[in-house]
Amino acid sequence: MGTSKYIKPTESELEILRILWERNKASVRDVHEELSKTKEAGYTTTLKLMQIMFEKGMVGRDDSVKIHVYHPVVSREKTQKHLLGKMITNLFGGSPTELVIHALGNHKASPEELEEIQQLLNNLKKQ
Amino acid sequence: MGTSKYIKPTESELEILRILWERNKASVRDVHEELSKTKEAGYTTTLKLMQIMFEKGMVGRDDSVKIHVYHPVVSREKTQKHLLGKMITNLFGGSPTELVIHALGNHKASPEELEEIQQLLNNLKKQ
DNA sequence: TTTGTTTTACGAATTAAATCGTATTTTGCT
DNA sequence: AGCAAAATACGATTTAATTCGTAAAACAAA
Repeated sequence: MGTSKYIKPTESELEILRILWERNKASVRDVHEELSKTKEAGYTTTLKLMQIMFEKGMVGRDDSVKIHVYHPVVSREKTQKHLLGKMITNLFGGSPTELVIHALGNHKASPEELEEIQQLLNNLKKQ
Repeated sequence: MGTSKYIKPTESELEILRILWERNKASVRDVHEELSKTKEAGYTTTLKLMQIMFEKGMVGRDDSVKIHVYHPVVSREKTQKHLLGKMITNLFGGSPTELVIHALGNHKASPEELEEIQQLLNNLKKQ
């Protein structure tokens, strides 16, 4: 069996995880303020969501301190891999290449990033 | 306003759309049999899902014939673009490059595919 | 046409996500 | 200590997704 139980974050949970992955730790207020930039929602809604994520084991928290500080438990990498796989299957006919092409085509990358991808490509070609 | 109303397929709907995109048209039975390969679900469940998708305008259908034949209405490209964008934002810290790297790293691509990506990369570099 | 099979229609139940109001607790300040 | 502000807990509601049973309709074959 896998080491961590299998967890499929919902859309809202993913938005919260995004912030936690970025900051490593954050209070409900932190998260809520960040979320509010792009989304309308009450404070207690965010709170409740994070509490549920805690119950699910998706995030951890330190409540020894006054204000609870949350941190991600589910790994960004695993989540990325899982969702990417699903996306490739359902949206890109099973072809990772198609996904890559769309990603590169639709979103502009800087010269540095292009170079980074070139490096990776070179490595893959060698094998 | 956008030409098509904005539509966010659910997980299950995406699985059905995948099949319709692949085949262009299919009956409920066709879809159901394909789904059954990877998933446990009753026939009427698939039927109901497709009926709901029809009501949402996500798929169309020809019911002039005995057995209803469904076809996709929402565009694969638009859906790809939309979900890809969300994924980049929430899972890859806003960096399409990171997504590309993960996609290439985790799923092996054939030499032909690598070449295809190389072509694209060359084009992007020129600009 | 009768009978059995396949398909569609419909309604209902179940499950889960998301939102929020209100109450309680904790904290910070004077 | 006493009060106001901020944070948490909790419960309830709303909304939507999913599932499936059952009935009606369409069809195929004898």
